[in-house]
Order: sequence, then C-alpha cells, then structure tokens
Amino acid sequence: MTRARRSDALSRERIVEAAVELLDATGEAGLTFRALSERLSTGAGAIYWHVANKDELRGAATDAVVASALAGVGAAAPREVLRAVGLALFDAIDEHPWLGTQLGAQMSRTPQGPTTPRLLEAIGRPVSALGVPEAAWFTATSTVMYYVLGAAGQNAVNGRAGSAELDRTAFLDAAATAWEELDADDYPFVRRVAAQMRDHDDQRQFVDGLDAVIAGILALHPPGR
Amino acid sequence: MTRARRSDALSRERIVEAAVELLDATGEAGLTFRALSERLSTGAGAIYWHVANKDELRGAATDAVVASALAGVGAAAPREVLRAVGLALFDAIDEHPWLGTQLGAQMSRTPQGPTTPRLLEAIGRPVSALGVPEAAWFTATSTVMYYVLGAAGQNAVNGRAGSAELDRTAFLDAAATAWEELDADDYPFVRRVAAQMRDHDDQRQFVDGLDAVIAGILALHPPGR
DNA sequence: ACCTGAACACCGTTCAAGT
DNA sequence: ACCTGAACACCGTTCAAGT
Repeated sequence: MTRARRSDALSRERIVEAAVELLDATGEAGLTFRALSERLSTGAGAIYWHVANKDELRGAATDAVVASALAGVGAAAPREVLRAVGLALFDAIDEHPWLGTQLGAQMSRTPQGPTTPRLLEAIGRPVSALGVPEAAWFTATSTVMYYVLGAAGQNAVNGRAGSAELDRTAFLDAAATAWEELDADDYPFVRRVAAQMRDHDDQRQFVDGLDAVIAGILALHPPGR
Repeated sequence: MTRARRSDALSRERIVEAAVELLDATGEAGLTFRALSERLSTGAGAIYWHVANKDELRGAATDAVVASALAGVGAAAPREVLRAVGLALFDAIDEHPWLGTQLGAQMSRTPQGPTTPRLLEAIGRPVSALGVPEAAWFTATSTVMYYVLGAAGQNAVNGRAGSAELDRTAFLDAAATAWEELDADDYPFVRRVAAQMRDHDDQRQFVDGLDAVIAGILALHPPGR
C-alpha cells in the first residue's frame, strides 16, 4: 500500500520496459526523459548511464516489442509462417500504436541495429523455404518486407483511449467522407473507392495483399526443379 | 549585392517553399520555426498566421514535393504508369531524403489531408486500368501503395552532403559487414544474404518488387472478360 | 560504478502590441 | 489583416558533485 518507489537498481532492461509502457500510455510525444525518470523514481541524467540518447532509447523500445512479437511465431509451412509474421506485427501495432510509424524509420536509420536483421531473418527464412532461387532471396525478401512495413505504418491507429473500435469507425468514416467530397475531375478513383475504404477490414486486407505479394514473387522467381 | 531581405509579403506558399529548402539543407531536425523565420526575414510568430502548427507545416511540405513529383507522370500503359509513379517518388526521395520517413507517417496520421488521396489516385487509376475487378480496387491499390511506401521509407538515405554515392556505398558496406558478423545459429539467412545486399541496386530492386506485386494482384484478382 | 539534479542551449506556441 | 518579438512552458543533454 506504499507509494511506488525504487526497489531494484536501474538497468537498461528496466529502462526500456518503462519506455514501452510510457509510449503505450502517452504516445510518441509522451516519451520524455523527465517523465521516464519520474516513472523510474530516478534523476533525468541517470538514464544516460545506460542509454546513449533518445534515438537509441526509441530504437531499443521498438526492438523489444518486435522481438517479443516475433517470438510467438512457430514453425509451419512457409506461407503460414509469412502470414503469422505479418499478423504478429499487425497485432503488435494494435497494442503499441507508436510502433507503426517507428518501425520503418528505425530500420532505415540504423540497419546495423538489431531490428532490421531480426525482421529480415523472420521473413527471409520462409521466403527461401518457398523455393525462390537463392539469387533472388534478397530482392524477394525485401519486397515482402517493404509491403509489411508499408502496411504497418499505414495501419497505426492514433490513440487507444476509450473504445478503439469506435474511434476507428469514426476515423475511417471521416476520411471516407472527405474523399467523397473531392473534385470529381481530379479524383474520380478515390471518390469511387471511398465506400470500400469505409467498410474495409484492416486485417483481411493485409492478408489479401500479403498473399498477392507472395504469389507475385513466385510468378517472377519460380522455384527451380 | 545587398543583404537578403524581405521583398514579398509572407504567404503560405512562400513558407512551404522555404520549409522544403530548409529540410533539404538541414534535414528533419533542422526544420525550426526560428530557422525558418530567419530564412524568411520575419518573426517566429508570423508563420502562425499562415500555418496552424509544425505538423501542418511538415504535412504541407511533404504534399508539395509529392504533388510536384507526380505532376511529371504522363499517360501510358497501366504497367508503365505504375512504374513511373513509383520511380517518381523514388527520385523525389533521392532529392529530399526527409520525404522517405515523412511520407508514411504523414499519410497514416492525416488520411483526410491532401497527400493520401493524391497518391491513391495516382496508383489507383492504373491499377483499375489493369482490369482488376472493381470490388478489388481498394484492396489492390492499397497493396501497391503499402509496397511503395515501405520501399520509400527504407530507401531514404541519411545525408546528402558530399558524395551521396560514396556515402551510400560505405553505408551499405557497414550494414553488410555487421550482418555477416551475426550469430550463425540465429541469423543464417541474413548472413547468407549480406553480400547480395551490399551489391544491390536500389532502383532495380524497387522495380523488380513492384512488378512482382502487380503480377500477384493480377493473379489473385484476374480481370473479368 | 552508478546516480543526482541543477544548468545550458535549445524548442513550439502564444499573445500583447504594433502597423 | 498581417506582422513583431518577448515570454512561457517545455525539451534533450551535460556534468560537477555525491555515494
């Protein structure tokens, strides 16, 4: 019943864990050395003993979530594994909305960091198991990865306070309505497709697209016999 | 021979133009109301008369660059148009590296804004012209868009000072070397593919992947006769 | 070795006051 | 209507000083 107070020593692991919680609770802009040090009952500067700077902290938080999401993916047929990897990331973004915009930026900024190889390995193994010729492994895997990252970034919902489901409906409806009011000459396609977007199911659309990407890769890089 | 000084009145257009220049010259972190107002020889607060806040300013800069990139895409066979749209964005990111990470974030944050419909229209028209059944238009177009956005985010090179070509080579080499030194049991795929990544051609890989995505969409959503 | 917390050099944004 | 620039409430990061 006492007030929360320091029980363990500080460690990189505890800091990253707290950063994830803070990001979940307050979003991208809420991750602050001051807020984080308060949550850890320590001084702002103490964090710098374990983490070089804010970029590294964000990167570590991103990687921790990705690692834990991918850990749940089991062995199966290549196509199933690819779907499972994609959906694991999809679910992770649902739980940690900040991940969507963070993931792509993180990976392009520091491909030497842990997250890029982690995701590349998770996608590349099933892609190679599909029978794609080795010369095309990197290209084929990158194609899937680009698709997954693009979808991830796009499906990051803004907040999670209250009913996420209602928020999402209102959000999509507002966008669809705006689309329907666009100029008829400049935006015929968008106007025509606005209703489809209002009613679409994120997850189903994601899996459909992923299946298409896989089919296309196999068509362009057919397994040798 | 006089010092640069205010010649025209401020306008949203001039502000956005200056923001793009500032982003090009100093990167994401360099876009500051103080730096921007200095460049425009005005007070920091003056900008707020024309622009609501920094998010809107970033969004306007992103949209201006995307609009100008897409303006150069001419009419042609659907497949060519899709390649041209993709490459136009690719080139724009080459000239404005900050665009890579900005584009995806921007579109997911404000799909009511101008950039999402702009890109959706540019990709959706050729996709529908490909003969994809109307019921699949939104899904198919989103698939291409996700791929393009993911690739865009990933291919944003960090700086452009000095020789971008040399920077790129060193950047890829560093990443490839790091990949080759990963644990052999945990990262067999990444290690095996590191050399392919060191030598890959961004643009060629992007077009290859785009062709695969298109092929896959046509396989899953074949044109009705 | 690890932590404290004040201090520094910045930010975005607001707003009374000017023209 | 549009602009000025000081002021406010923040930031990330550093670093002498403590234990």
